[in-house]
Amino acid sequence: VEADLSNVNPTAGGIRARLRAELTASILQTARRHVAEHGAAALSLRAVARELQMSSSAVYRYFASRDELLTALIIDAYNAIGEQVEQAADRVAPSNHFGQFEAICHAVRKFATEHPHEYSLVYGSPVPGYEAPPDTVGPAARVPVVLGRLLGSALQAGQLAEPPAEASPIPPSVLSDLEDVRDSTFPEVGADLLARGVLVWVQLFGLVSFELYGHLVGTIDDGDTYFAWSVGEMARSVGLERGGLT
Amino acid sequence: VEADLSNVNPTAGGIRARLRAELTASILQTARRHVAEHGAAALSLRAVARELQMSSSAVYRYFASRDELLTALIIDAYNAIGEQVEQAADRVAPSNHFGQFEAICHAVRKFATEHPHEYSLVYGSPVPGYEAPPDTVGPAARVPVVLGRLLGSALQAGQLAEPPAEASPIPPSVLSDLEDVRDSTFPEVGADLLARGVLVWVQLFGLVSFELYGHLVGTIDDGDTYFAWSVGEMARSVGLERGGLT
DNA sequence: TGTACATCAGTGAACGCGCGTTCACTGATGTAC
DNA sequence: TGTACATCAGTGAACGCGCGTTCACTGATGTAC
Repeated sequence: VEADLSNVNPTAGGIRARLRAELTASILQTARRHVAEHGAAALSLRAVARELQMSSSAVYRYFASRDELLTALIIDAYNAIGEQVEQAADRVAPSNHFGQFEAICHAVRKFATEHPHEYSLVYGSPVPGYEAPPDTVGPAARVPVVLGRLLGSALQAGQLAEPPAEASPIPPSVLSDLEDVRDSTFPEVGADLLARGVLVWVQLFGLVSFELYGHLVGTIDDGDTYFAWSVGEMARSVGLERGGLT
Repeated sequence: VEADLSNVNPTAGGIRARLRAELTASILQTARRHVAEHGAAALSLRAVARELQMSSSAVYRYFASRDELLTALIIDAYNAIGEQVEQAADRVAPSNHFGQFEAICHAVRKFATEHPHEYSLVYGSPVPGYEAPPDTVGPAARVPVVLGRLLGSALQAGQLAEPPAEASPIPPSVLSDLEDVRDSTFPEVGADLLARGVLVWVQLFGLVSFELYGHLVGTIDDGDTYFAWSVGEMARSVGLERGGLT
């Protein structure tokens, strides 16, 4: 029986690789906590190393630089918020499109209030001197993808109201940009719907950020209620009605 | 004639006071440029002092701390953006409410693209450890005040469409929050209109920030056109129509 | 199965840097009589 | 008008701190024959 141990998990490449993966995870976890507590600007390789009782130079065996560690945390944060949003949407019946939309919006706001620094890491002003590498785009897209798919599914179910007659037509260059997005990711929706969807997506994060950063202090005290009402208005602006179309 | 010089500008309190005011302005101006070039997080008292060829300790005769200097810059930035917006609105005929709204929105976006760090200083994620003092609220309110007054003037001119019948009623607690704002600042509008106005205000800054921080890269390439179209939709959502009501 | 070698993890010291803030001080400018 | 004193601006040194990154190194773990 013992002889088999050498063969356990051969893809992992032995205990060295396993230890390496574990320490990498520990570093990430500690760094994540530091960001959560003090913000991304205050993230220090040395502080993380100190807490893990290793020398600061040892961290360089795992991350080539502070920026690389930051990138990993950014991807992490995008995935965390994406996961919350996906799970929130999944908890609502697929036929209840309005309810799914509400769940998505509230999940974003909940994440932001519970993890303000991680939210800021990805939706706040960029860390000076830091350039986001392309590996972040996939995780970053999770929330808008959920929103887009929701629109597609509501559309196919005939649960999406037409835009009002007074709505301005979408300019051709915008339509052409969005047709590319449609073709690659949302085959079932029209580019004109996407234009309105982007506006709602932006509005959602705009509202969450504005509230989080204190710009509504003195204007709206009951943020919960205002947000809930806003979500209804946002839904309406893309054609989703509470209780569905009749 | 020369004897009169001692009496020039007596309110200024003599040349000492004048020199003091000048140096204070120089420090602010240099600090502002540093923020514009490297961002608020990188603002350093020592660097500012170095550039002005004075010792770092001398700066403390003018600003009690780095935070106090930052606060002055924040107030500055709010005033700069407020002034741009007010002037842009003033350049449009008062009767052209839709045009004024457009001018306001484009002025905000223009400021953000031309002064990204100063925009971030006030609308980005807060500098860690910094708490905004109450002197910032006045300057910060300039843009929303312009928007609110515009709504009031459009309303009085009968140029504001009613909200659509499907719009959700505004919850009482939100109405009560906004009635306070109305009473203090916008006597001519209703709290329900303000609720919609806040949403547009948030949407405007949300869109500008999202674009500035790169979240629309890969989705919307023609940002100018998308923004212009969005402005029209935002206007419509508060009841403003291009060319006015007929 | 044992041995020689290569790879890897981790250390500790160092480099070079910059920061905010304080403090005792020198000289110059203003003020009161 | 002149003098004594108070106020103020500015200096330079110092305190105490932390940072990212590099480098030569030791020892342990893996690998090939």
